[in-house]
Amino acid sequence: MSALFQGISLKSKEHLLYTLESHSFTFPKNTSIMTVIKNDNIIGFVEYGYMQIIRLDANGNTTIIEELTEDSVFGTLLSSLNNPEYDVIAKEETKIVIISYDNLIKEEKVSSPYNRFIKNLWEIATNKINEKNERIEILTKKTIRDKLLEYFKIVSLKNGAKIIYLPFSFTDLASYLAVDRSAMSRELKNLKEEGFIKIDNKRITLLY
Amino acid sequence: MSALFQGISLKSKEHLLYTLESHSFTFPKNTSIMTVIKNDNIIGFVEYGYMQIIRLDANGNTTIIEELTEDSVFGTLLSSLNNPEYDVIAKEETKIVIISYDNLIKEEKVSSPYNRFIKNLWEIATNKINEKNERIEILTKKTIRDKLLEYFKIVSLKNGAKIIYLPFSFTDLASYLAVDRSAMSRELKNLKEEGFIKIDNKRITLLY
DNA sequence: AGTAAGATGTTGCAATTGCAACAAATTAAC
DNA sequence: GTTAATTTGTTGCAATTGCAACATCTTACT
Repeated sequence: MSALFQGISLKSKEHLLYTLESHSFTFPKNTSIMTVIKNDNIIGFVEYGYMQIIRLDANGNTTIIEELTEDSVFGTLLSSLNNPEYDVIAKEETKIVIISYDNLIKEEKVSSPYNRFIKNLWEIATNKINEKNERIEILTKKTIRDKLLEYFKIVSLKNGAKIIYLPFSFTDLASYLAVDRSAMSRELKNLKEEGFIKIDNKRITLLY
Repeated sequence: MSALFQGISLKSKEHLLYTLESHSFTFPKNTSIMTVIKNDNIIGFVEYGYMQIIRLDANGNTTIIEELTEDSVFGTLLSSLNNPEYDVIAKEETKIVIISYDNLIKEEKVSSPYNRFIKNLWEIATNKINEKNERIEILTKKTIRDKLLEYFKIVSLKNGAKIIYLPFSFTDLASYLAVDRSAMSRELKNLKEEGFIKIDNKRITLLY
């Protein structure tokens, strides 16, 4: 039994999936399931089969981000599936069930303060996961330069602007990127000299 | 208003905090709040003030893991506060409210399948956060050796054994640690030659 | 205002790492 | 069972990084 349905009877499960307007899909081996989950906030689980969340980088290399087996739970918020570099591939015939997030949190279902509270907790948790995913995305870059650029990219995308205001000191940034402060300082200097960025105090302007 | 109480009236909030048997505590500047949250699964939020979650490493260096300001939500599951290296310090006078996790998920409150489902989602999300925290803990180590040792430590603690069975290939391990595979291979050889580990196929024995 | 504490900039140097390239071993596919 | 594909082991070398040490600048505290 999936962790998703712990303590829920089979009958209740079926009724729940019905009221939440879930849909199930079966995918043949080596097909992408993105067609079904794109542009939609969803929670899904694997009824049977095996899938991989992979990242396709610019060089054409694929990295396995996550493996999903029977009863695995996945979703836009849980796995950063809104990242355009990611794809989800059924590596063998796989049946999944999808629940739209909007259906899950419809107001009539979360009318009691307790429900609402738990729903809020869920959202706080998924936000945390996103933060962690972002940091992991940065930390897995090989060089200090690439870590900096990834950090700039994420913050810039979030704010929709090429100007970034550092929310903490450069010392803290080095700690966040898990690199030596002086080495980071050196690399920032290189980026400045090569014309990629401009720094005034805590305001960083991206020139690319 | 905290994200925790979005869509909940002040009156309902107070009633909720009462039924969940919440407790509030006020800490003076520069005191640790661990006395209140140790050995207990909790969810808390900051009513006013400012706290830091810090890590004290063996060398006595402190790293800021997270900053908590007014309305910030924290907790054992959200922030890995069960890690003995972590401490939470009120950097100014801070008032917090603590809810015991056990009270939150008491069976009578999650009796409906829908509630139970959302509660399950919450647990899945917090498990993910733990996984991500573990990986971040590994990725922030400076050298390949330290990354390997941290990985071994985490897996070994989880299984309560000095013998680790790699759940994937060494190629995948290098990818998980975000290091070059050949460089990792070199470091594993060093660890073997220095008598720290023994490797037979995918079984790694820790000799320390 | 004056002092202490902390943040930032800089640099030489040694250690670690990524990269490339290849052989050997293992696993998967037909 | 043979062949192809993938994984693993190895090594030289160049590039990147951490470390240490110090000067300068900024901020916080009284």
